[in-house]
Amino acid sequence: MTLAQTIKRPSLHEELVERLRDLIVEDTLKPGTKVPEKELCAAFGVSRTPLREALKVLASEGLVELLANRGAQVARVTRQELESTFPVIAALEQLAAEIAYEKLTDAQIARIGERHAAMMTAYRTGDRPAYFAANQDIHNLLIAGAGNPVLEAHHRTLAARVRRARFMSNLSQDRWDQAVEEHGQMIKLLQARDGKALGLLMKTHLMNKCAAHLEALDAAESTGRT
Amino acid sequence: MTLAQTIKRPSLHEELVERLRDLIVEDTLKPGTKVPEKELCAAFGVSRTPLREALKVLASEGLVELLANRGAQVARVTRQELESTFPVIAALEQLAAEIAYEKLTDAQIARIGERHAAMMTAYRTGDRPAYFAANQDIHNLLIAGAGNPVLEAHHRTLAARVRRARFMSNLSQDRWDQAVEEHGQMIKLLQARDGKALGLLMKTHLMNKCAAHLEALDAAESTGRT
DNA sequence: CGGTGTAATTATGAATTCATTATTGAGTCA
DNA sequence: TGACTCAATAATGAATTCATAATTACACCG
Repeated sequence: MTLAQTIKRPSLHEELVERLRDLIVEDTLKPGTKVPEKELCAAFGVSRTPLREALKVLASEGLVELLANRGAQVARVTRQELESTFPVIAALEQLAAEIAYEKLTDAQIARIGERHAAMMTAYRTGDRPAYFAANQDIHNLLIAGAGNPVLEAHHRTLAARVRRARFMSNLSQDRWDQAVEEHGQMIKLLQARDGKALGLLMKTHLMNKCAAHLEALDAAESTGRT
Repeated sequence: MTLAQTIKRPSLHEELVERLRDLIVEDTLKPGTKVPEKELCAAFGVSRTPLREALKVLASEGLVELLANRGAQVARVTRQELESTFPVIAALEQLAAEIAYEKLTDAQIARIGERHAAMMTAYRTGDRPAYFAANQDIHNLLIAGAGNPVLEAHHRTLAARVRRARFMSNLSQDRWDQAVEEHGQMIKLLQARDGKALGLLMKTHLMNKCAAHLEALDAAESTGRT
């Protein structure tokens, strides 16, 4: 079974789901804007059928909204959405911690430590993109460590929805410091393999991250940005 | 804002997603069987385009599998899938309990009590379909009580995937008794509004349900059923 | 001018068509 | 008889076409 993997040539629509998801998560397609079917078809060199199939899937993931007879638009990042999504992500990461802590190999923990070190470097040099990337890697490695594909899939979907928020909310220094502090704890608990405590930490860490985003969102709104 | 709701006329593909999901969850379309596009098109009186769009969405939900150039087949209910899915559902229901316990109105708790009574009646008379229906209502009411649309959506998707298992696994009397006992506790904790304990109970209840399904699955397999 | 109503244009939702890939089945040969 | 080849058939994936709903442009009226 490990020998012969089924060859996977992704279908057009799967490919498009990936590409479009990236465009949305990376903020190239801006929240609230309409998705121009025709242009995207031209850009990707495909017909409307697979593109529209991809939009249906993205809609089911909550990344786009389908308006009757008016096509698709990129879903906005609303306060309400963040408030609904973060608790669910928190619950999933708590679960992941509780499953993963005893399954992780030393090598996997070391790998997480590596990304943590990279994150700390980015923190000290103020390199936010690098910080976010390393941060995301750490969370994903923990999730992957649980070895639960369903958990992983749902986490990925939810994470994609909120990841876009980082383009709207400019994290305050205090919140950043707090997050880094929590990540330090995380590494300690991971090395101590204290799954219960790690789970609780993940949960509060995520909820703090949520609060930080909401604060930043409020700040952005009060200064006139929509 | 409460006055003018946007009129919602579901598009063909949305309608089809619902209908097909029901057919799969209600075991009309059997796990492992191929989905005959042509016949379904004829049955629903639609063309292949919206039907195929619906299949893409169902695939992203994990209810069908898309085989390259060989269409879609209804996803099988595997041991591995149950083992992966139940912990996630358990985590979501735990979260729901922790959120809902203080938000639920007395009327909502009464409504849950009603369904609990109906479930107990079905239990005593041995009416399994009625039992399952009431049981499902109770869990859904709790989830709805949390008032978190993201939680609700993900729970619905996951619940659909495992609900099909009840057609394969014939619950043992012991397990049934145990589930009923836990549901009794549930009502007590709900009325006491003890969110923390209720959350933990939901989690263990779901994990027990998982164990019961796995047992039944093993029993079914050992007697020759695939 | 500003607002309303209507025609022209455009974009969407769905059906249909086309090309390609699987599947079936008859026929051949060992 | 049974395995294999290859043509015939059917089904899929994607492009195209068609009907309809929404948007825009513009004339008309106040």
